[in-house]
Amino acid sequence: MSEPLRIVIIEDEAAIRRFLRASMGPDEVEWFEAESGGEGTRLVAHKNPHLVLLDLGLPDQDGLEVLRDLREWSQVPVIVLTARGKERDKVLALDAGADDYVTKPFSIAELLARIRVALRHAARVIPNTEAAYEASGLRIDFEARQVFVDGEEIRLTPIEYRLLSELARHAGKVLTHRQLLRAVWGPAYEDSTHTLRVHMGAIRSKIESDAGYPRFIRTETGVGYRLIPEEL
Amino acid sequence: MSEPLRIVIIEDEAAIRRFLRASMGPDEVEWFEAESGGEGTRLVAHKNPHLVLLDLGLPDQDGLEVLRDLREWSQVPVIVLTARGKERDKVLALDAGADDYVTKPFSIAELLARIRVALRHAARVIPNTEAAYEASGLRIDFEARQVFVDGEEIRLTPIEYRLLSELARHAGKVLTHRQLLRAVWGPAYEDSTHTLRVHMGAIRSKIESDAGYPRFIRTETGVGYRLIPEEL
DNA sequence: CAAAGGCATCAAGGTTTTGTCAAGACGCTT
DNA sequence: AAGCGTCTTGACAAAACCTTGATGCCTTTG
Repeated sequence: MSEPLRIVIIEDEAAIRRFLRASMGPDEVEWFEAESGGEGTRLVAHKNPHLVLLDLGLPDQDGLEVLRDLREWSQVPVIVLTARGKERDKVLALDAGADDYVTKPFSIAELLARIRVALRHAARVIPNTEAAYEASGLRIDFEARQVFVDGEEIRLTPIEYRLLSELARHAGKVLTHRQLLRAVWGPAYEDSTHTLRVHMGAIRSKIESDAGYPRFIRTETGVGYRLIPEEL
Repeated sequence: MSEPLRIVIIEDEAAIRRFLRASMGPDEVEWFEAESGGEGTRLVAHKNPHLVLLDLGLPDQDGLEVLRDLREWSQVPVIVLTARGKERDKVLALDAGADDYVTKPFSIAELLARIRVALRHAARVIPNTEAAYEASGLRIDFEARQVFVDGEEIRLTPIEYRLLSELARHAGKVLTHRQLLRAVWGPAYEDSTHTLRVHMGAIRSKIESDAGYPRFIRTETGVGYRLIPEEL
């Protein structure tokens, strides 16, 4: 894996954040820290991390709610990390979609082992963590965040890039409007199909030469969009 | 899920086996019990369970070895269940391929929640719905929402696709007009048989080459339609 | 043999979905 | 404050889609 591991930690105590950060070298892991639930959700949406560490006791929002919010649109592995050791809390968190539950004070070696387990699972779920996508003249370098058509670089806005990436990560499959909106804008924007269309149009005007016969993005009327995987 | 859950428990203390057995009704779960590592491995191979509960302190073999043996050939979720609470043991077990680690004495509710998590993971790895239908030149890829005849892609409108899918999911069986209308349009449209016919015609014009001799969709006069399952 | 019912096909019309353009809002930088 | 790039929103045009009616074929029935 050449790509560095991205971990979002949602935890209000700076001491614990520092502790974790120190436990894993910054060479291997890229950390993103949030002190509140709202900020955390935004970070996850924006950074597309491999793992989330979530404290249950947050200032603005209960950790459980953050978890449920996340699970509306993201499959990212979440390890709950908390002082609440009661059975009821554990069961609630696990059933809300947490992948593991570690009680403070925890041993760092155990936490690391559990992180490895979570990543192992995720690797099975999302086998498509390629560093780049390429098909019939379209090339997307996910690491460099660059897009090329027939070798020429195309400049995309943030939303355009994420939309195209989302399509590329599921190349060949139809993604519904709803799925795309959830993935790029978040679950609150599920119904903004008009905005989606406009952005789709913008991407097309940049990467397609003949609007009548699309090379890359095909619209599936009444359903969504699909990236055409290979030349016919 | 119609199939009952199969769980193998590898544990030498009969009391704990009985406790677990009692905690989950025998209606939902089919239990297979082993008192030694060797027996346990054999049971897993033979019963193909959905989950394994593994005690580390076994008479014949260390539980860790059992786990490593298992992981040579099986991806089945394994939850380690043991009195050894030391950090080192946890890390070793998790890195050896365990999916979770629960220390005795454990709360039954927490164990059940962790079992649900493990099964959730497994379910994502092996989705139980068929991903595709294929018979005599007709191929429907439900995941990608694509239809092929003799390798060539056929483009269908939303209604056409749903109609054909409905037939494919009951391949070989006659679906009445009423059933098809209910499934595709909803119960309020049960009597729009004329519309149904027109759409059937549209599908046929796309996938059948000889209208006189249908390869795929057969009309059952007075009843409905049927997808021909295999070449005769 | 004629009539009736079930079915397939074609074309027209209306509806829904999609694409495009442009105006305005917002944030960031200069 | 002005300029730039970006995102959202609205209006309109274009395309795709669905329904409906007309017509003719075939089979069954009287």
